[in-house]
Amino acid sequence: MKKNPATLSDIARKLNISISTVSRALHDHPAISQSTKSRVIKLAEKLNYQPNMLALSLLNKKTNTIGIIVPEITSYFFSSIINGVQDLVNDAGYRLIISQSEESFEKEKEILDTLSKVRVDGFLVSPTSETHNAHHFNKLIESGTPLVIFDRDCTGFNADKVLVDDYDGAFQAVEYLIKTGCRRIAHITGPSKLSISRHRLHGYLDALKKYDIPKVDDLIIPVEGFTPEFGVEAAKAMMEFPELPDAIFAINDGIAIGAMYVIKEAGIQIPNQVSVIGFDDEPHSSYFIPPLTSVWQPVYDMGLLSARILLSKLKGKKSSEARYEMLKPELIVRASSREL
Amino acid sequence: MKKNPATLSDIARKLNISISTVSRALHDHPAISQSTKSRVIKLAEKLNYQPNMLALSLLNKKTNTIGIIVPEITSYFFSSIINGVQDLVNDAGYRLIISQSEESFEKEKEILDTLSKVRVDGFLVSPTSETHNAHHFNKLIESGTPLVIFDRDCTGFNADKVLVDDYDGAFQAVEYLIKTGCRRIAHITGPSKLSISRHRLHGYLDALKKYDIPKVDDLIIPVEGFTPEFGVEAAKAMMEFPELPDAIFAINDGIAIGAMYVIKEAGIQIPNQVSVIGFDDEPHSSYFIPPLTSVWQPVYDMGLLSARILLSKLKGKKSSEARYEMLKPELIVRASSREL
DNA sequence: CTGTTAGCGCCTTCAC
DNA sequence: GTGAAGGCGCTAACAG
Repeated sequence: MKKNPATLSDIARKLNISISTVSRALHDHPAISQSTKSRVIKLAEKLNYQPNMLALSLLNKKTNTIGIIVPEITSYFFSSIINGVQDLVNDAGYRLIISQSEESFEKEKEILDTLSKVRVDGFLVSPTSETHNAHHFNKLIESGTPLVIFDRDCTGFNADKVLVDDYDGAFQAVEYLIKTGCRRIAHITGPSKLSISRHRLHGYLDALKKYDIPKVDDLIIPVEGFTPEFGVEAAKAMMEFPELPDAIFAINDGIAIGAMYVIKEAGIQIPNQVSVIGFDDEPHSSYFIPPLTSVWQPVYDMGLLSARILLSKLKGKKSSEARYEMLKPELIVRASSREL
Repeated sequence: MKKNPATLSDIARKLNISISTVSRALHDHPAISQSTKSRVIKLAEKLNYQPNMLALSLLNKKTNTIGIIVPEITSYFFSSIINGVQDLVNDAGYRLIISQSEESFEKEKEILDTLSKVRVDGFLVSPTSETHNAHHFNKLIESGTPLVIFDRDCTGFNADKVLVDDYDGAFQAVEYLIKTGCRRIAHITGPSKLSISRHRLHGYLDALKKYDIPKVDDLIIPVEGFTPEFGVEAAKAMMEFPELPDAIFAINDGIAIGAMYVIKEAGIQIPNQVSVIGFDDEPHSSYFIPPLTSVWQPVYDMGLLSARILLSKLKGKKSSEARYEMLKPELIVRASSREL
């Protein structure tokens, strides 16, 4: 049942002409007679001829494919970035191969490996939380395959990067809380190995410092994931505190939502008794009651920009300086925090 | 800067041996002396040799790649299916190319086209809402490329399919509402061209019929999307009704959440005055207040099963009967609906 | 206007 | 043990 796809030589044989003539006819080469052209085209259609990209790629040393590696695709955050990339890259005639590293360094290396075996032209990667050296990235770059890092920084690795200013986002959020009268501000942090967690924590601390609010260690609650369950866990711990915080700045919306749930169930008023702010501004977040204040990130644009940089490398721009782009997040104030 | 990747002939030349010897050495062929083997392997590593999959695929007429086409990846629903597929397929040594049709028939055809040009070995597709004929699918199958349809049916097209019993899910939901005393049950439907919308509507209607509850046309509110905004819109319309419904069965969680928001803002009690049930059981849904009752679907398993069927086709199972698998959803009762 | 040749990187007979 | 030749499907010189 597995008929082999039609090839140029199939067409050539049936028409008693040479393969090159067929090739030229299909490419509308000027030096081919109309009659042969139409005969070829007709037969090609009948046979459902599809040019074999494998052969072409082999010949041209170019697959027109780029690989993107993200920790996971189920989150709104990464899937939106992918959308940005996808849109730009498709318009430029490239295909996208999406892979998930699942926060595993080994898996990341493995993916890089297999994708370079299939000769993708370039890479877009958001490193895992376990990625602390860049040998694998460097090997790729040295071999001439461009690679751009996005969202998560991989410090000590000099390459094109498109990041979001997590420090600034966190600072904005916490400053807002302070300005609206909060003083006992808790922070639920994400996995400590992640650059974004560190930067957001840093922003939180600096905002406190700016307003001379002493840092209270107990108010910094580490969790190791991003789902609402972790927010629930953190909030429950918080409920045991002798004195409740008057605000919570969570590492992301998932956590914030879990925390809000516990707080509201306990009969505590948001934002009167405690304000809550998240990060990511997921689509659902504005439909909670109260709607969640959150730090919005330019996800789609981050995808767009990363792709644009990669494509420009692909289009020849050899050894231009590594680009380092820092996108600005924006605080979206809703009713889970007090008014100014 | 673009060094060409090392090839077998690079190694052969530097070692003054033939290409075939190199190839055999790398494959640990028994008829190659240990000394050449180790020399070859060492040089290969030094040169960072990576077998060129393009050449291999061209030779073997097999890419070990499968293509999956979904309407979009930003939803939890589709991205979870993809995870199921990914896990199975990777273990079997296949790569996955993920593409989004964006509910466009044209785009779907286009993707099918380019992916078949790159010679993917098989397809997994969830058709767009615009897909009403299966010429493009059939052409592929006739040419010997296996394809399995999942989640959304494409009626009149006989092929392997893995679906969820949407009718049954809706029926369960509505029957539950009736058993808990609701009589004026509204249904917010999705895009009418989608099989899932029709099946869920059908389940809704049949449940009413079973309990002799007359169908009220006004209570069936059509919307053309799946995001909370559409739920808001529908609920606002509902608020204008002379008599409010005592329950809402929404086509999915997104819509349900938008509707809940409007209802609660209007000071109406959930579930005392109106019960709400969604569909999909998204991760966030249990953190709303009240937590949303929803119809859970075996998303991951759907991915797993679809992939399993495709792989079995790939492994030779020629013309076995088309498989038609109907997975069962399950009602997850939470506090947005009354107790039995 | 059309055909021939060579080669992209690799594997597999078939020789020696 | 190892080498040479052929071919996967296609294009780009180079001939006519």
